[in-house]
Amino acid sequence: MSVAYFHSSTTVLESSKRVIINILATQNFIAERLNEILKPFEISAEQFNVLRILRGQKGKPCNMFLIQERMISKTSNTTRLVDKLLLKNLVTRNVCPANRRKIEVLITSKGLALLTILDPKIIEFENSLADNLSGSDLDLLIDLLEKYRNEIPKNIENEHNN
Amino acid sequence: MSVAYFHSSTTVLESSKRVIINILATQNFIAERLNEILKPFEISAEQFNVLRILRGQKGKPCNMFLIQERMISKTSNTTRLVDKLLLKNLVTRNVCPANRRKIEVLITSKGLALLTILDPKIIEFENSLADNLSGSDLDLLIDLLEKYRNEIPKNIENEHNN
DNA sequence: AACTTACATTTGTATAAACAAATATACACT
DNA sequence: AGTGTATATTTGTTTATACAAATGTAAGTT
Repeated sequence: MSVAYFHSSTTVLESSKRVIINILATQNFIAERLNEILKPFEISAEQFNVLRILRGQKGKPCNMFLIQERMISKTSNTTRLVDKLLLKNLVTRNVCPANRRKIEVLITSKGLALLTILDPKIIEFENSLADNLSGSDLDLLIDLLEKYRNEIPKNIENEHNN
Repeated sequence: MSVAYFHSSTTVLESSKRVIINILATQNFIAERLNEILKPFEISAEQFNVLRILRGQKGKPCNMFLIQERMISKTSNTTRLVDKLLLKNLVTRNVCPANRRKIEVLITSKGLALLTILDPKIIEFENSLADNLSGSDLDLLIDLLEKYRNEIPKNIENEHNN
C-alpha cells in the first residue's frame, strides 16, 4: 500500500504535517533503494520478505496465515506471492497432513542460497543508512516512531543471523 | 511503491534493521488510516495528494511535470491519475496555449469543496498522531528522519492553510 | 525549410494490489 | 450422520503500478 501526500508550494508547514511527509518520504527512499538491490535477482521486496520469514522459521513449515501476519503490509495476496516463489523453485508448498486446511510453506535450498547472496548487500544497505545517525540517535528514532504509532515499545523479536 | 520487510521470529534485531522495520510499519500505519478517511469520498491518497498540490497553486495552472515532481512517490502515472480526477470533475485539463506540449491542470470548485470537507478530518488525523509525542520530540523525529535519509535539513516549504 | 535533439505528455502492456466472494476443511452440537 | 459455524486458503475481478515505447511539440542547427 503506497501513499502519496502533499509536497507542495509556498508556506511553512507545522510539525504534525511535516512528520508525516518525512515518514512517507523516508519509506519511499528505502523502498526505491531496496528495489534496486533486489531487481537484478528478479524478486520483489514482498517476495524477499516472505523468503526471510521462511528462513526465520529454521526448518519449521509456515502456513499462509503466519506469513501474512508477519508481513508488515497485510494487504497483499499471500497465495499469489507464494505462487511466484514456487515458480522460481525458491519455496515448496504442501497441504498440512494434520490439518488439511493449512498449507505448509518451506524455503528451498535454492531460496536459502539466494538469501545468502543478498544478505551482505542488505546489511550494507541498512548500515549505510544507519551510519547517518549516531547509535543513540538511531535508538531514539526507533523509540519515537513506536511512540508516534502509539505502540508499546518492546524488544522486537525477529529473525537475526540472516 | 509499497515495501514489505521481515517481521519474523526469534532473535533480537540490531538497530539498523529495527529502524527500517519501524519506518515501514509507521508508513503502513499512516497509509491504512488515511485510506480509511478518504474511502467514503471515493478518492485515493494519490488523488488527494494531487488535489492538494493543485490547491497549493492558488489558481496558477499546474503542468504534469510539476505535479509529478511534487508527489512523494514519483513512480505513479500522472496522466492516468489526472484522468480519474477529471472524470469526477474535480480538475480541468487544457493544453497550454503558450507551449502546446504542456498541459494546464486546475482544481475545480468541486475539487476545492471536497478538500474543504476533508481538511478538518485530515488535521484531526495528523494531530491525533502528533499528540503521541511532545512538540520537541516531534521536531526531533523530523530532524532524525531527514538525517537518516542524509537530506540537508531545511525548512520545508509547502502549501499550508489548507 | 529540412534535420536533429530535447522536452512534455500519453499510451501500451505486463505485473501487482485491493477487496469481495467462493471453496474446502475442521470442529462443535444436536 | 446432519447442520451450523469457524478457520484457512484460493479465486475472480477491478483498479493501480511500473516501465518502455510512442506521440506530438518546440527549439536549435545547417
